[in-house]
Amino acid sequence: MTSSSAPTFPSADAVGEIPLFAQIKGRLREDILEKRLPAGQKLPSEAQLQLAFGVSRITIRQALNELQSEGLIETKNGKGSFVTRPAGSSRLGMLAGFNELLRTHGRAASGRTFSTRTGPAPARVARALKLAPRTPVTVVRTVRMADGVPAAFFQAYYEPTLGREILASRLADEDAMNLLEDELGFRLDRTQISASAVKAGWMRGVLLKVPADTPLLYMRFVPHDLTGLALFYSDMYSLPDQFTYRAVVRR
Amino acid sequence: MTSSSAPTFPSADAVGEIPLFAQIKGRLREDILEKRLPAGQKLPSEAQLQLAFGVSRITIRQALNELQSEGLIETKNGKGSFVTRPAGSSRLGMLAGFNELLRTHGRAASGRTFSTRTGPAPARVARALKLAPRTPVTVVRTVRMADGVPAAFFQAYYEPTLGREILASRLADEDAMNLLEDELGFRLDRTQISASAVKAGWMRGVLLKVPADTPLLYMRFVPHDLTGLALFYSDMYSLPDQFTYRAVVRR
DNA sequence: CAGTGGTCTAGACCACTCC
DNA sequence: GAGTGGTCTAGACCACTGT
Repeated sequence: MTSSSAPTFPSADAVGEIPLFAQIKGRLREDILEKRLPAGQKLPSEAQLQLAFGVSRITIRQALNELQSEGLIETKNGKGSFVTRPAGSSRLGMLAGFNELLRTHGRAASGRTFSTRTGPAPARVARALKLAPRTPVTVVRTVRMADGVPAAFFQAYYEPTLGREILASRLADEDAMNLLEDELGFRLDRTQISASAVKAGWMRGVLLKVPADTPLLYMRFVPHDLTGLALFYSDMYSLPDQFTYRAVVRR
Repeated sequence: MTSSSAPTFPSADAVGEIPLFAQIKGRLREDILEKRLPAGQKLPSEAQLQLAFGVSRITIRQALNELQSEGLIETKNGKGSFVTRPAGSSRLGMLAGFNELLRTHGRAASGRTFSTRTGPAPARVARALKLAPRTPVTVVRTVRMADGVPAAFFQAYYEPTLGREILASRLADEDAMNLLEDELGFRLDRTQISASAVKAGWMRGVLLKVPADTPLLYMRFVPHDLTGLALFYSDMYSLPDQFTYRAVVRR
């Protein structure tokens, strides 16, 4: 390097320990997650970023590489780097919503939300969403149908503000996860799932129009943001002859 | 380059299309998957690889980086790069086996294999394992217990040679997935799952010692290798009060 | 053509690990 | 100390995309 003293001085100070590429990555990452760089937006070219940050191209590329492998950006030879568009419905098989799955099987999906209220979060919900106990949450109960026949009963817990936004969208006919991505701009990353089986019982039997001893697939979904934020908590009770859950679990 | 014994000099070579780092990555990858480089083995240092392949360090590092992000190797500062050990039981929560899950909940897991036979693969099994219809497969039926109480019934389909190896191990008391990784050296990558619910019915009711109308969680598991090979096909019927499936689904 | 990312080189200094 | 990977620089040529 030129002189023994200063190979580094992008903003001169405050840096200390963190590698340059990690700082750059962090800044771009923030810009994307805070939507200062909206989805589809072209990033500055590598040459421009070099100048802006005062580092070499390799350093820029290392930052961009990691953002790419995190799925935040995609780069196209000869064109540039772009903020990833929230996949829409192309993520099928990995993390598919209920309606989405039904529709890909050629069945008409619809839904009816029949109860909405806000109250203190049950302990298990607060724990999963990392909320303080008894934080208010909005509970939304929905029956979803396939070809007009009841197929599943959902009970979802949202942080109240988020709940209002979700309800203002077309929740009845869309998957909450799709709404969060497409309408509200969240970036889904991973979903905790758990699966079990229960008898329908009286209440769910009435809702789904089946005998009380019908076996139901019970699943719990807790989708998380790229930032690690838990977005909501959802209980699902579905009729096994109407719906089968499929996914791919990676190590 | 295939025929050449020594690392051929890169310039003016026959390859032309494939980037150097990809070739190097491919060779190392093969060496690992074919177990010429066994698990835990230290790779040559970056300096040695530079000499061996006649390329710059950055090129070596790009190859190693990608292998690392594929989970084939791990690198430790000051020590070197090492072929990843097939995680043993540290992958919990992502792709956990049945016994593994029970034991982490402090419960004694055991099993009893009560039927083994070889015959033509059912259509759905052949399809999932990408075998020709009616290819012979070995069917192994096992009841698994938690603290001595029946908890689940498994019906697994293996390619016959693999089935023999599995049965020769301690299948009764271990998860098939763990045996495949730890004893047989496969590298698990992802598992297709599907989940539904069924009534126990007469046969499964007897096996699990529950009434015929008990709801059971039905799951299908098809684990895949890093090479994309489907390793086996497993049906699971579990008692919901004994076992809950948990996993994380990434997009 | 100019602009972009993709690949590659030949150096350099540092932090870490082991002896 | 010697050996290792982690980070970084300042160039270079190529393939691709647009005009």
